This record gives sequence, C-alpha cells and structure tokens, in this order.
Amino acid sequence: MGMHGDVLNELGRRIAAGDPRPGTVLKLAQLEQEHSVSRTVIREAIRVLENIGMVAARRRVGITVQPRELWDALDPYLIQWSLHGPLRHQQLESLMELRVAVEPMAASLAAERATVTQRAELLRLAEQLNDLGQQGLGQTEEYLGVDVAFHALLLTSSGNPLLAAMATPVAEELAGRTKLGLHPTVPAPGTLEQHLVLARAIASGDRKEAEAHSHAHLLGVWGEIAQGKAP
Amino acid sequence: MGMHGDVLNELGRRIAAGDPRPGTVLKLAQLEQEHSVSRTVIREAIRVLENIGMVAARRRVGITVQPRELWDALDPYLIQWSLHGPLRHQQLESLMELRVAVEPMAASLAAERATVTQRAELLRLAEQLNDLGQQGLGQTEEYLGVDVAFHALLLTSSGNPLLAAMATPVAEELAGRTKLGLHPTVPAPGTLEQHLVLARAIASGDRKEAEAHSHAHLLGVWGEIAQGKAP
DNA sequence: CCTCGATAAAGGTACTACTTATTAGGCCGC
DNA sequence: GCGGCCTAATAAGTAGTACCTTTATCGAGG
Repeated sequence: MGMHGDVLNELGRRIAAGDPRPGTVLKLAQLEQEHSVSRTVIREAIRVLENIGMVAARRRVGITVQPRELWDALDPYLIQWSLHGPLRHQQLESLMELRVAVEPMAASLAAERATVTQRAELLRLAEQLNDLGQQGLGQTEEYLGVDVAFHALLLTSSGNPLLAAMATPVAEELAGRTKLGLHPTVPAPGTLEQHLVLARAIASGDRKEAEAHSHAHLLGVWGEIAQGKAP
Repeated sequence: MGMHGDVLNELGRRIAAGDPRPGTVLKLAQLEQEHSVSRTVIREAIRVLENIGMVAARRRVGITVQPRELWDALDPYLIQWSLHGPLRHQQLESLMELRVAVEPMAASLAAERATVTQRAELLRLAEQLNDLGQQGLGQTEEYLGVDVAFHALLLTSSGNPLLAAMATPVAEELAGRTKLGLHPTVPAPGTLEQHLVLARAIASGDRKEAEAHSHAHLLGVWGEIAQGKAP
C-alpha cells in the first residue's frame, strides 16, 4: 500500500473515532498540508470516504463529515476502523447480532447447495475445532484461525454472494473478541461439539437441522458474551 | 455528479455485467482515451472500484479485473449495478434470501429498542399499506414507496447500524421486483394484514411475535416469487 | 541452468494551470 | 428598508505534464 492507503486509513480511523465530528467541514488544501502529500493523494482518499458515505464534497463549501446514519456500516474498511476505535464494543455487539441473523440462514442454504468438497472441508474443520477445544486450547491463535476458516466457509458455501461477503466482517468479529480476551475461559457445556453437529447436518443436507444447530450455537456464544459484560 | 461519477458507473456496470471478464488487464492510459477524460478522473474511479474489490492495480502490470469472489457483494454501488445487468434475477434472489435472514432479527430488536415515534410511524405505515392493499393498489408507485419506507424504518429501528445499512439494498430489491412486474397480481390470502400485525407486535414490544410475523411475511413473499419463477 | 543486473513498462505522486459550480455580499430599484 | 439580481470570491473538479517507484522480463555472465 502506498501513501494513498496511509492517508485513507488515517482519515478513516479518525472520522470513525469521531474526532472530526459530523458537520465539520474540511478543506482539500488544508488536508494537503496536514498530511504533507499532494492533492492527488488526498483527493483519492476523499473519494473513497465519500463512497462510504462518511464525507460529502461540495464545491465552494468543502468536505463535510456526514452524520453516522449515512455511513455504509457494512463497508469492510469502516468495520475495521470501528473495531480499532473507542466504539469497538458496540461494533462487536452489532456484528454479533448480525451473525445471529445471518449464519443460520447460511447454514440452511449450505445444507442444500454446498459442494461435496465444501461439506468435507466443513467436517474436517469442525473436527479440528472439537479436538482443540477438548484440549483446552480454545483461546489460542490456532483455534481462532480454524474457527474463522470454518465460519467463512460456512458463509461461502451458502452460494449467496451477499452472505459470503460477510465472511470478512465475521472473521474480524471473531478475531476482535478473542484478542480483547472477551471469550469465557470455560465454554458452556455442549458448546464444543456444536460445530461438529452443525457440520454433520450440512453434510447430510438437513436444512432445518443445520439452521437449528447454527442458531443454537450462536445464541450460546451470544449468551456467554452478555454474561461477561454485566459484572 | 460529475464526469468522475459517470466513468465510475460506466466501468462498474460493465464489469458487473461481465464484459471485461475477470483476469482482463486494463491500462490506465487506454481507459483515459476510451472515455476521453483526464488521468485524474480515471484514477479516482479505479480507486473506488479497487476498494470494492472489483479491480486490483499493480505497477508494471496494469489494472486487473478481479474474480467475483473477491468483490464486496454488499457494496450499495455494486448491488445497484448488478440489478441493472444480466444477472438481476440472481441478484434479486440473493437479496431476498438476505432479507429472510435479516429482517426477522431486525423486527425482534426493534420490538425492544425502537423509540416511541418509530413505533408510531411503523404502525401508521402498516395501516397505510393495509388500506392500499385492500383497494387493490398493491402494484402502484405509491404502495412501493410506503412499502420501502416501512421496511427501511423497520431496519433502522433495530438500533443496529449494520442492519440499518441494509435499508438501501432492501429498497432496491423491492423496487427492482415491482418494476420488473415480478409481484403476483393477487397476493396470497393473509399477506395483506401481515404488515399490520408485525407493526403491532413491535409497538407492543413483543420480540418473539415480531420476529415470527416478519419471518412468516417474508416466507410468504418468497414463496410467491418462487411460484412465479417456475412456469 | 541459475543468478544477477540492466531495461522498460506501468501505475503512483507531485505540481501547475485552468474550469465550473455555488455561496455570500453588495448594489440597485422599488 | 426590503427584495431581487449581479458580481466576485472561494473551493472543488478537471486537464496536462513531468518525474518517481516498483516490478516483470530478458539477457549477459558465471
């Protein structure tokens, strides 16, 4: 990534963090100086932010930071920036709610449409997760990697590009939570085998079972999080 | 919107339609000539496409059209382009599946978190929909507008920015389907009052009811579509 | 056959000049 | 004094050019 990417990330993170608050107007020339880069670079960064809806450029006015409601909250960049800012907990919660909504549907569709290799791979990953969990390695880098791979494959196996596109956000949600140490040290009973029964349901093509197990799994995780939040 | 936006839409639509197929390499200079605009304009358009994942720019190589799996299918621009291309039916189907996953969750959350004004407005819109439907105006512009407003408000009332961000895609799904005349001329019995019972459930704060009604409603619509597709 | 280095091709950055839309403010007429 | 119009100033948009940086490719030499 070049200077452009740096500026983009810098600006994106700051605005996502709320530093230049909505309503603030920035000037192209001003940014040009603050970041010591050419106009070209700034303009391209602004263009991207504009497409996310975070800013709006108007002639004779300047670049206005837009209210949050207008931002495209699903944009991968914005999600990442949000997870590195002061609102990361809320962002994680929102992501979790999204997962609860989306993954069961993906599981259901995957049971119908997944290829044989995808089904096999899902089973393999689930078994690996189960093994690692049994050994108490539920908070290691390795477990996280496999977990991410499993859920990503689940979403892509749905055959729905819109669901598949959520693999990245979901991965960041999982990574974000583990890296903040928000996972319970001792998982609730039954949580461990859930990946396995889910994978088996998909492999056997049982839509309802797949959906139900996915849903149960996510509700379990959700509950654990909510628990760790209160005290 | 200026020349930049034109070029962006032009390129986006074409690539989404599959004309420059994935793997194709474009040259900045070449595009510059084909569209008769300055390098600045092309570069900014490419930048945006790159952020959506549709192209990747590499030095000494050029601008490569990326495989579809790498595109951010949730990007509002891409969704719009897809709905204007040859794949619009698949896109509509994907969007519908997404709605089935997401809206019940939004309804459930809205029952808990919606403000009083939001609840009232939802009720008002639902009543309006009901009235229009009773009069057999289910395929008019007016009905579409209210329908879009209702579902958009439902999503934003969830209090979850990620769900709220789906208002635009959902709106386009509804508009796209009506404009293609894919709605059944005679709705299935019970469909008409569904908005109303849903709005009432949300207004009264009954999460489970809200979720159930939303789910039932969407399954109904989904079924109607599937029916119209087969023959 | 492999390695290293020269070369050229393409995007990335900088800078400058000019264009265009838009707002604010002043001027004039009523 | 008030309202509408005209003008000027401002800031983004576009164009064009020169130069930098990366990197694929190919050839010379080991």
